Amino acid sequence: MLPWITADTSDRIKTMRDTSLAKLVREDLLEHILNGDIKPGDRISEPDVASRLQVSRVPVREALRELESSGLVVSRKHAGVFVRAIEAKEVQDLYEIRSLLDSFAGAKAANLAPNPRQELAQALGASIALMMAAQEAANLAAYYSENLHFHWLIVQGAQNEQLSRTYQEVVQKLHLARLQSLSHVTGMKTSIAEHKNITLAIAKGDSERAKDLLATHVASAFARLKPSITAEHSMPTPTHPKETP
Amino acid sequence: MLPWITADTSDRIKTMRDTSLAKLVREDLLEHILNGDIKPGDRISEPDVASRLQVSRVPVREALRELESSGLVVSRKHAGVFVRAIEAKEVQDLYEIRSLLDSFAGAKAANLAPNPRQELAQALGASIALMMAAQEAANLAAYYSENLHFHWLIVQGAQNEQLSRTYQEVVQKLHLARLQSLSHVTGMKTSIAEHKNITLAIAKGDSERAKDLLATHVASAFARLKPSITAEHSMPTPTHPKETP
DNA sequence: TGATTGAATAACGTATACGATATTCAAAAT
DNA sequence: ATTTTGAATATCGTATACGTTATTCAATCA
Repeated sequence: MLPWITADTSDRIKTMRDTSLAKLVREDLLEHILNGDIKPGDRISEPDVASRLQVSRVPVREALRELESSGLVVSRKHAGVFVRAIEAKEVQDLYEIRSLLDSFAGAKAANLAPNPRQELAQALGASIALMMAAQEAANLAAYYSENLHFHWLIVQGAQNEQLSRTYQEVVQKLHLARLQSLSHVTGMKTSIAEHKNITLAIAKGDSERAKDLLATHVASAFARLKPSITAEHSMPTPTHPKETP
Repeated sequence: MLPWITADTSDRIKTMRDTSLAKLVREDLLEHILNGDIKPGDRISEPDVASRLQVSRVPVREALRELESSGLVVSRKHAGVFVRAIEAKEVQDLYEIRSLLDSFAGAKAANLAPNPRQELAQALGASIALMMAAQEAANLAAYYSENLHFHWLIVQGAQNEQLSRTYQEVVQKLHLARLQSLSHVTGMKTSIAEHKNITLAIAKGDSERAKDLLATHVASAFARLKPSITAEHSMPTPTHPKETP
């Protein structure tokens, strides 16, 4: 690379090369869905999105197709694309998988070489500190977000790209389920204690213990959540177009 | 439903309702990719596919987008869409996940109620019989195919739709890897014995044993495969359009 | 009054057209 | 001879246009 090319310019060119309107639209929609701006059951109108983002319908369609294959939206021919309403059974299935993936990741992370393992443990400790701060401030959103981050650190620590991708898909769907069930974050104190133990097990390289702790940690998180899931308020089937602000 | 409507007509209408050219194109391409008609590294030309299937480029593009999000193809702007060449590290990662999912599914299947559990065990036995027949006939393709089926039965037995979807994605990518490494099916005899033990454990409802057997079964399958993976013949980067017959 | 039907409307599915970029290959310069 | 350069070509990205279908709602009929 020629030395007088700034890294910034290089980045912009690279961005130009492998970005596209379809990908930008996908990111935008994904953000709105995960943000809860568009709720499960809501319709996503192609023309609306297209006019809002000032693009044609084609990139919007491609973005929606990708979200559909991720399981975040469903489309009915000539009727529209709708944000998916996750069912109770599905939440249970997803939590089972999440528990499996989390515990597997934890075991692998605990088997890392001492150096990267300690780095990970330190990052996990910092994450726990943020969770505790969020708890003190009674900031549920911040706590929830940092909780996700904690587990994401472990998954990334497993150094398995496929695992990370799979995990992300599962977590996104669970996030969707959370949005529709108005579930509260409960048991923060217990949860923080569990996180500390998990971090300790990883730091010590005790993969078996890390695995078991994570499995039960996720399982009990689901157990706490379950009551609010089963008492699901049935969503009305959407029929009429809705504004997508 | 009105009684004089034939089931056939009802099916056709339902098909008409939720199929689309994009989905048909996706199925076609998926089949050609998994069949090996289009090999890893090969280019998939939108205009070619469109003219071959007598459709416009739009449904072809949507099909390719979905395959891309499944990780079966990669696209480079203004250059083309290419069947993915799975790297060695990726194969290892995928096998780790497959082992995890297989063992989890086996444990869940072994925990089924006696009735469906025995039905599953019977289906597994039938599958083993077919594998043995394929072995006798030295029909490697049939053996490989039935082997996939055996594990798929177990995964479906776990009654977890999300698990099935995840598993399918992993297996598809591994299939792609197999196509490019020209790996032979080895150790059929050992493999069949393992399958029998797995079936037995599920039939008896011994979930722990089923889990362990499956984990090691998949791990040793990878161990047999590994040598031919590491000695990977580097694929040339495709530059010129190729015919997609 | 309630149910049914039909047209109007709006949305999606698909086709076609145009512009931008990557690739290729031959010609020219060193 | 090797490298560089430039035009030609093919492909993808995007926009627009049209046909089909689902939905809606008012008018009609029992």
